[in-house]
Amino acid sequence: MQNQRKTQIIEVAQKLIRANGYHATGMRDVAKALGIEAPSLYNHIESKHAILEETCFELAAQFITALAEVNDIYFNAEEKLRTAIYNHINILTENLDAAYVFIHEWKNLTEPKQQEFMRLRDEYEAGFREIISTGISEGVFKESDKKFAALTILSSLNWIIEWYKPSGSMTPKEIAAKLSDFILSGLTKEKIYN
Amino acid sequence: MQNQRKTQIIEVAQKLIRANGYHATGMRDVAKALGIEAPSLYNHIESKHAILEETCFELAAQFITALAEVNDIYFNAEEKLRTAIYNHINILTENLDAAYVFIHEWKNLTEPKQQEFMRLRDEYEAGFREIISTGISEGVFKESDKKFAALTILSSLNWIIEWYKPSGSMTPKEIAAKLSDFILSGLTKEKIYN
DNA sequence: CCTACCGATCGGTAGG
DNA sequence: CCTACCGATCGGTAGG
Repeated sequence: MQNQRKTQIIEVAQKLIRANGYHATGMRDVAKALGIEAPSLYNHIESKHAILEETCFELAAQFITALAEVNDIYFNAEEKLRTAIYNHINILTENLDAAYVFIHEWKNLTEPKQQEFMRLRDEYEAGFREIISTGISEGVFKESDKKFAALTILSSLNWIIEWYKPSGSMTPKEIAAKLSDFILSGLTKEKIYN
Repeated sequence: MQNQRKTQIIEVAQKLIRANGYHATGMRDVAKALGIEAPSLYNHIESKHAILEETCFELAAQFITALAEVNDIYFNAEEKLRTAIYNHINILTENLDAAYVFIHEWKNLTEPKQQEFMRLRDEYEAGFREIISTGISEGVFKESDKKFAALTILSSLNWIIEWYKPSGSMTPKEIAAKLSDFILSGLTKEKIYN
């Protein structure tokens, strides 16, 4: 199956892009890592740019699907947020290389695609804002700027790929629990319990 | 003074790098934005790479200096953290283009310099960990993984450059206050006050 | 999957 | 500050 080779090429490319950046990664580097010559890559992929597009949109789809499931299954805002955070971290840690491309290299998408990508990204962020809204009307979350809170949550989630190591001591589940607690209850101790 | 031209070149380069990335920004682009020819740039700067180095280290110095001042002036952990957050946001928003380079393009530094940069970055993070430690021993902050908390705080701070617009409705001071509250007290409402 | 090779563009130098 | 130009490298094609 040619398709397996294609997958292999894309995965190697993602890994190199994460290590060195999109522009700094040449097709000759990708080929070398696979033990073939650069022109041979083009029997399986259309272009370097197509790898970028596929990676960005594949991950966007995963994020959006996961969030839709959360909204289907849970009703309680805190459960929704905890599960959404867990899912997000799971997708990131299962696809570290692709996630790097998704987060940092989407700017290299060209114009019809970049607009489309930004729309999907905003749709996902809107899902988080929606959960926060639900929590506020349930009286569980503080009144706060939804957009601001959603951005702050996603930023602390996305930063994970900068320091997460599969060989490290924390599992994605533990990271999710810790980060959820941090986000949900904050750094300060309740003075009441002192 | 030649030095003014140099500053001008670096600022234009930072702006273009933020918009398009380090590798995607050519010296010809920088020259064009200044209305001169590319070779003329080299009368004022040594190389493209030197711009990257100067930008990264200049900002690192600003961050570290600001944090040292906080530790000199304040004793209380909450005040320290609030001020450190405010200073960090101030440096980011006053140097948006340079901050982008500092945060995203330091990976393009080459080897002796990259190590040195990472050391400075870690020194700065250690300062935040130290403040959190102080807060824990003061009984103001919850017992929590210091490294994890520091990373999460810095990630939500650094994400600001992705969405901050000087023309937007929030001033850096307001962002700092809001983010400090968010970090210090968390999203969930104290059920006790319900 | 390869060899041979392309047009374009890159950072940078020589020399004025 | 310019013109002229360099060696290297890029993504990708032709043809097998």
